[in-house]
Amino acid sequence: MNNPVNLDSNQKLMSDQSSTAYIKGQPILVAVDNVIFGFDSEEEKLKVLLFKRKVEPFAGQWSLVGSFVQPNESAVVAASRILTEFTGLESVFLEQLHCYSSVDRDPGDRVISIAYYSLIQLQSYRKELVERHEAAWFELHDIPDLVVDHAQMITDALAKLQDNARRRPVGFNLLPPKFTLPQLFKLYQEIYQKEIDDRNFRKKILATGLLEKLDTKDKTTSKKGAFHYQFNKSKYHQLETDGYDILFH
Amino acid sequence: MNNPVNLDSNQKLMSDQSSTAYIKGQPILVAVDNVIFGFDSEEEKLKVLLFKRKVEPFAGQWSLVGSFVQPNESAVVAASRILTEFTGLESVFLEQLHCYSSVDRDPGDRVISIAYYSLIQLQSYRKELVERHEAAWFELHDIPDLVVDHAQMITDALAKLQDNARRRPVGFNLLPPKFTLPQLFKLYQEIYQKEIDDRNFRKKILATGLLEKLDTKDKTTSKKGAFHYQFNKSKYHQLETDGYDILFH
DNA sequence: TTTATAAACGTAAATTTAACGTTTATAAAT
DNA sequence: ATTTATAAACGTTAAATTTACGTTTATAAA
Repeated sequence: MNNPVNLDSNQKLMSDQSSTAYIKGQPILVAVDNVIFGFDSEEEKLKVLLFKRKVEPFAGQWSLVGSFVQPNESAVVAASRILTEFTGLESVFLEQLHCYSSVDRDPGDRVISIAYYSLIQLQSYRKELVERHEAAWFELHDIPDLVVDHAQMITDALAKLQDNARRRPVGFNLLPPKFTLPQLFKLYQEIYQKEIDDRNFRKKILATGLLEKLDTKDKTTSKKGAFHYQFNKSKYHQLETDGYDILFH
Repeated sequence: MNNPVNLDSNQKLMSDQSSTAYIKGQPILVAVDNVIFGFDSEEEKLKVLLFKRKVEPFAGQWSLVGSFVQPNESAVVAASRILTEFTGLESVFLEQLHCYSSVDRDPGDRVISIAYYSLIQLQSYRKELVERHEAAWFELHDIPDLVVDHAQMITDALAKLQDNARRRPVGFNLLPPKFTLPQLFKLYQEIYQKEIDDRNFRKKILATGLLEKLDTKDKTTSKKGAFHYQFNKSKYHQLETDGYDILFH
């Protein structure tokens, strides 16, 4: 865990055959931030998990959940660790977004941040962990002022999610194992932040072969009830790699 | 330029209201590596610039061009700096790819690398700089063994280039201001590493409205000669942001 | 029995794509 | 002068997909 860096050897200039002097790296602090998305089926809203920072700098301000990358872990492990810490969830959808490295993004030390985004099911995370961290879920249109470039990270994460959702079955990571087509439809409307034609959506999503209709119904939102669906695991794994290309209008 | 990090203040554990101890970041070395693509119109090959490392670790081995990120620069500036150092070119296409951060990717220090890729015109770089750095251009099917994860970076860069080229007019960054349709066609075949139907390609690329036909011809490859084209700057900028979606078959 | 409504299903015109065949311009060979 | 070879440029059509709608169904409550 303890891996001190020898500044003497790191900061000296090393000679090089090229015209410019070769300067060995100077230590920079490396953090990860995680844009954690969840879909609230009742409110039919896509939400992001934020928390109130307890340490300086920016103590008391809203922030994405993040952490410094430790010596014994890769960035993705750090992002996963922080996700587990806040939600209790492991091995959920987690993907690297972008590395933000402006010199002055943090007023104190030089810190770069590798942003990730993850998709979780709001039905199955441990709420006491969120409470303990004074974290809360915010819908996209209601994001408070955030520290440094975290607002940009959310914007970029949503763009990446939109891009991904048309190519791969990522959306399903936001829903419980059994879901209805209307639920899926509303989720995609939230992802794309626009109205989608429900009849064409149904056709396109069914044409992937991804969905298996069950014979039970969810009657919480209508008298008729909406059939439950689950996804076909093998088709899901096939399309995760092969991909498709659906534009939702 | 000199921005020493105070290890005492960085490595101490700081208390936190949460269950897990909050560990402030420990310095990690941050590098950039740049996958520089160029298109050789004569050989009709997409190539990558590599150089033989002169310093440890991995001295003498082939590597992508890279550098440590300096205290006074962001990652993109570092990637741009190294590009200029090796080619003399400034303000060319440069985009972040991915941040590679495996704990053991470098046998010595803990180093993470933010990979970028750039597209340049092989007609207009300064060849003496490439020579001075003992760098050389390699076609994709002829890449030598590379240090650490640089082969993976090239694979990922090509995938990203392929993805980008179907959505935005990035390919043009690899061609001189005046080019012919057969040149453009062969470039896209190289990008996608497959045969494309030339008649459909022509139709799709012309349908974007991006190309302006000139009345001069390039006769180096045929008796008939191929018309020169340039791109419509305003349409280019429009499509850079709006994008399109062309699948090349 | 009627009504209201979410859910589910259907259709046809317009557009796009894929997979081909054909013509043209020119230098070199005859 | 005419023919030949060939890259470049242009054209066509059937099939597939998309778009933009309208219609029917199941059910609880009135």
